[in-house]
Amino acid sequence: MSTSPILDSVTPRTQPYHHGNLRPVLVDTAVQLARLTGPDGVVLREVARRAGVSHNAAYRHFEDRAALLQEVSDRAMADLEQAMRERIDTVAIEDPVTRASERLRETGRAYVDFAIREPGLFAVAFTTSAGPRDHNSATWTGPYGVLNAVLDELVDAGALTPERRVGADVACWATVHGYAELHVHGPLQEMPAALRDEILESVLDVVHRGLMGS
Amino acid sequence: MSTSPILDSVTPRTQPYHHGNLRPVLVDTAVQLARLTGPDGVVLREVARRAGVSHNAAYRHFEDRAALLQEVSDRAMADLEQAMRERIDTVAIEDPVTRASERLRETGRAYVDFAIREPGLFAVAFTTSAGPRDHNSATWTGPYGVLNAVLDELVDAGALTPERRVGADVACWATVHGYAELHVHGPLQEMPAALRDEILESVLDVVHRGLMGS
DNA sequence: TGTACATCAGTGAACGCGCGTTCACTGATGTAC
DNA sequence: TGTACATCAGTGAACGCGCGTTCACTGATGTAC
Repeated sequence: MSTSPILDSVTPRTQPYHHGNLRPVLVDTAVQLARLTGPDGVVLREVARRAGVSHNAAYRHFEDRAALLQEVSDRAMADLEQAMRERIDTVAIEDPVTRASERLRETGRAYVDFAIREPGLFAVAFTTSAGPRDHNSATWTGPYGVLNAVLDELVDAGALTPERRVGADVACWATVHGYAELHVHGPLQEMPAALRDEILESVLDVVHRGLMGS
Repeated sequence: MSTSPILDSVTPRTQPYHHGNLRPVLVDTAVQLARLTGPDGVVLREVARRAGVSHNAAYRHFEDRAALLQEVSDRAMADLEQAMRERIDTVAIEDPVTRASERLRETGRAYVDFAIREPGLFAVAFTTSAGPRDHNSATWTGPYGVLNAVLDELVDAGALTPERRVGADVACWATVHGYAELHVHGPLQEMPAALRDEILESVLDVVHRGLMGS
């Protein structure tokens, strides 16, 4: 924004030389690109192009492409976690057992819905992830932490025995992750949404009985 | 193989001009490459290089790269199916219910083991797959067909009710597929093999109770 | 308040790489007569 | 049995593309005095 257009050169610069806010803009741009294309589409030159900046400006803010992609992955994970938290917070049931059970189901629904709504982000989240950092479930963060917290609620409510609690997190995670993968990138892509949601419910039934049934 | 080396030019041709068997050799080479690198590594020029042939010779046998990759994918699916069939054939139990239950477990173990043993082929199998062609379970082929057949055995044995049979295929498939993905490409890559196998058993327990339990 | 100077955050040009695909061509093979 | 010729299955060269990264440079900003 020049204050004296008359003194400008032939092609006036519409943007100041220093962007001033480039780093977060690059991350946002990369996230938008990831939504459209998945991990392979997060290409430094395209991100710079869309941010209206020269193709190597990103190197002032990120070590390399992998570093930028890692930030996108972190954001995707955070988005997934937030989607899950919002959904389990909608459960308004008093009875502790039914409440915890329904919150577990919402966890699964939110996971699958996110994958289908944001396939690009879902893919990025799992291409560069480092996995749970330690083995103490109390400190787990992210989607996996949410799942573990809900499973702990089921134990506290007396619906899930401590013995069954072991491995329950992986069982739940694997089921919804596989269901999402088969529909997002896999052979069930063609399945109509209504049928997909219906079968998801029966799959969640299987998990519920498997964890809490006899 | 020249019969008259003396008359050969300076650099004698060790291979005849016509390969005579190039197509299957290209597929084999591409499969080997896929084992090492996954789908992205199946690169026409590299396949040709390894087959000892000029980089565009493949166009006499395949429409384009996608066509070659599709053949690799078909092979990978066939390998997975064979691995599953071999494993379920090892079950030597008389009692129909126990037998069918154990055959279902072997199906899952074989699926996960294959993914971990052949991560490249596993990935290729699911990047270019078209999915089940129709909705008649009797005609399904491939890994999905094997799974459905075993589930039908459970129904025939009276262990699985027809109502529970609906959606059971997707529930089983999603669980083992997700378990495999989390370990092969996902955040559980670091888990030791022994623990991975142990938790798989508890995950299979959950599925078993979920399908057959009360 | 003014000024020299270090530092920061941009720039355009270039390097090196590898890919899929197409082109005109050629050596080898099979077939009709 | 021999020969002309069509066809098949290879070849090397080239096109066009896009990428990540590095280089030397420059405009803008902040700071010490």
